[in-house]
Amino acid sequence: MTDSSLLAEERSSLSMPETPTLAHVARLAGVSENTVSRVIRDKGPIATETRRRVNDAIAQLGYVPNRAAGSLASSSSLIIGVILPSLSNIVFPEVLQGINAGLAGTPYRPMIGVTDYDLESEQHLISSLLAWQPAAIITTGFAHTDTARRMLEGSRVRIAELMDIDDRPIDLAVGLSHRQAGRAMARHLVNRGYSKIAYAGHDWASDRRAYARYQGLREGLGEAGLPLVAECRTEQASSTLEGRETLARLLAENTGIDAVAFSNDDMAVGGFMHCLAANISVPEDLALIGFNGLEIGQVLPKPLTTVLSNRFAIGKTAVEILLEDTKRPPDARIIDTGFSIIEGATA
Amino acid sequence: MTDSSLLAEERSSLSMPETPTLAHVARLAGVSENTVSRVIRDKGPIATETRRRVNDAIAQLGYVPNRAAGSLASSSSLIIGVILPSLSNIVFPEVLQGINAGLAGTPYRPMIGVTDYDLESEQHLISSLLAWQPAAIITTGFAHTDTARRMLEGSRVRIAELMDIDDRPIDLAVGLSHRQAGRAMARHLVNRGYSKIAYAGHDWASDRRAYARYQGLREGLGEAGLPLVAECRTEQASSTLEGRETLARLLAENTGIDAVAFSNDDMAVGGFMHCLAANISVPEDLALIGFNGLEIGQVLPKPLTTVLSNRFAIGKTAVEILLEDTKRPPDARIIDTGFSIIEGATA
DNA sequence: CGACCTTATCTCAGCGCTAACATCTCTTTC
DNA sequence: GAAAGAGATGTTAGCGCTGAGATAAGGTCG
Repeated sequence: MTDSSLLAEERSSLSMPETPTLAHVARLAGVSENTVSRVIRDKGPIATETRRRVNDAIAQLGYVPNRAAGSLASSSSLIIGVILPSLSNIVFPEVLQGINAGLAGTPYRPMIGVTDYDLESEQHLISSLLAWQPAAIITTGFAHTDTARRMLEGSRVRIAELMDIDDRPIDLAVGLSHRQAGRAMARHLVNRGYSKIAYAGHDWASDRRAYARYQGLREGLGEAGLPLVAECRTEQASSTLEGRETLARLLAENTGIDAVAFSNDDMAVGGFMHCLAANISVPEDLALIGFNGLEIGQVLPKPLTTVLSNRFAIGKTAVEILLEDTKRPPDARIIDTGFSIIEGATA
Repeated sequence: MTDSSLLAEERSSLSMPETPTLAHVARLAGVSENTVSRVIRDKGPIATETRRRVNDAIAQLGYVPNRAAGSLASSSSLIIGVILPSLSNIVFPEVLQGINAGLAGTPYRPMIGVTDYDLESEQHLISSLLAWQPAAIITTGFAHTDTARRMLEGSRVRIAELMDIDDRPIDLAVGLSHRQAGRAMARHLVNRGYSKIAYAGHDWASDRRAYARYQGLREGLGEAGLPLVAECRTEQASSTLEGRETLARLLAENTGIDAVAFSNDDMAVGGFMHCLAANISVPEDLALIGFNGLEIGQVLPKPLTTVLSNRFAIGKTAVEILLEDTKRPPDARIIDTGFSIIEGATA
């Protein structure tokens, strides 16, 4: 331990508790820096005894690798870029939870960005995330600006496009068919004997998946020979408040409706609240169906009939597949996490 | 443009579309790398003409700085480490939204970690985030393991401890006094003439702030000469489902209660659902008060009486203050974002 | 027993930036 | 008009790690 080298000297000088580097660990363990690096990353053959000494040295010094240096040297980082359209809708935090769960126990960390459903904003985020040379970028849907698409395709980074599977992904898509989900909603209502079916929705311009479900709904009704008798949409983002008001508006403007399909559970829960306040019996006077299967819907006095989208699984599965292989495979892959009708008491 | 240097040569070889570096930009703009770096970071005096040339070159090449290299060279990164206890409770995504809003327009990006209310887990996250030499670490509350506290204090990184202000922060605390919020809840109920007040709560072991509110509630009642007539807690994390069940249990085990203070809005909304299902008139038979001021509470047929915590502002304010100065100031600062009673119709 | 693996380690040259300092104009000031 | 300063840029030496190749020591085999 009487190593008179500069490093050791500096380290031992109490005045400057320098943060330990690979070099310190290597010196203490009596091996080369590269060997330490290989022990840490578990690469190549290491003698058991060497591994022990290195690990001891790491523990003794409390060494923590400098990720910036590692990223620079390997030109790839342990970052997973995550781009979400929103955080106000609980759905995306749940996807993020899944991503986080998939990342647990790995050295990868999510770096996040929120687009507010804006493609330009997504493009900027992609560019700024690529500056970190992440291992992967996880984003939402298939709609990107041309530039964004070029950046994603051009990078060697793995790409996951979440939530939707109704188009061709760049690398990996994990989600469900919103069109099919919409059709399933229609079939459910039809099977339950409803025939005067209306739609209450939110902003399509930003939420393309909501629009896909709407299309599916119409298709499903069409197949049963039924029309969509009425529809009402808010230009706002979905929320319980908007759901409540949108249903109120729908019912004020139309009569004879026996069921309403909502663009999602937030809207549907809001609708349910309107029914409570307006003394409308659900489902006797009016049936309601939502989409997502949020907890709040299942705690209503009558559990909401809805479609379970597996948000957590979408995030987790995506990460698991992305981490399987750091290299982008020759052809894109699509994972259908499916959906299922939750038979509540509202439709 | 007949530059025969290696860099230009490589770049022009169509076979290998190398990603541009500072060197490429410098060459194209006819200045030194350092000048480009200074233009990008807006450091030191730059001639207008030089700036123009550099920016043109950047645009032409589509140059994006390599953050890893920058971090390594400056031994500090444009990362803000964000450690949240949970993502299932909408409260924390809202804080994250605030953080994100505060970061908008800056080159900083949040890197997140979720502790599940576990301090060991927080410690690991702190260590793994510090490996990125972030500009700041944002975490929750004042409870940390000794090791975690030492790591935070020892780093030169700025630290924000969010949500609570009832203790001494390491560097910056942004939040509200949960004890005072609890007392305010008590005062509100007392002022409205309720005297048989009970408590329905969730897991304290993990959620210390819920416990602080409980203590405040008891203090507040004590000051009015009133007891807490009953209480019931679930060992689970808060949720609408647990709220519903916990209130059911509380009422099954006790009679004569005229008001219930809940540990938060999730629980309170669940409680409201129980009342709806069990035909209990709110607030005539039973008054309810929550905490947080979530949207869902305000969409109930009767808007929930609750305490507004300014989650978004907490996140945003914290970021703004942290970015004001990259160096930790000599003494810690506490920002009270306050709270306010939302006078709903349930208490 | 020399050729040839296999295993375990080391050497060394960067990765793409930034900090610190050096340099070279011009002004300004007395 | 020499000294001093301000403005604008260049030069140089790393930051702490990893990748590729070199090296060395032992085992296998015809």
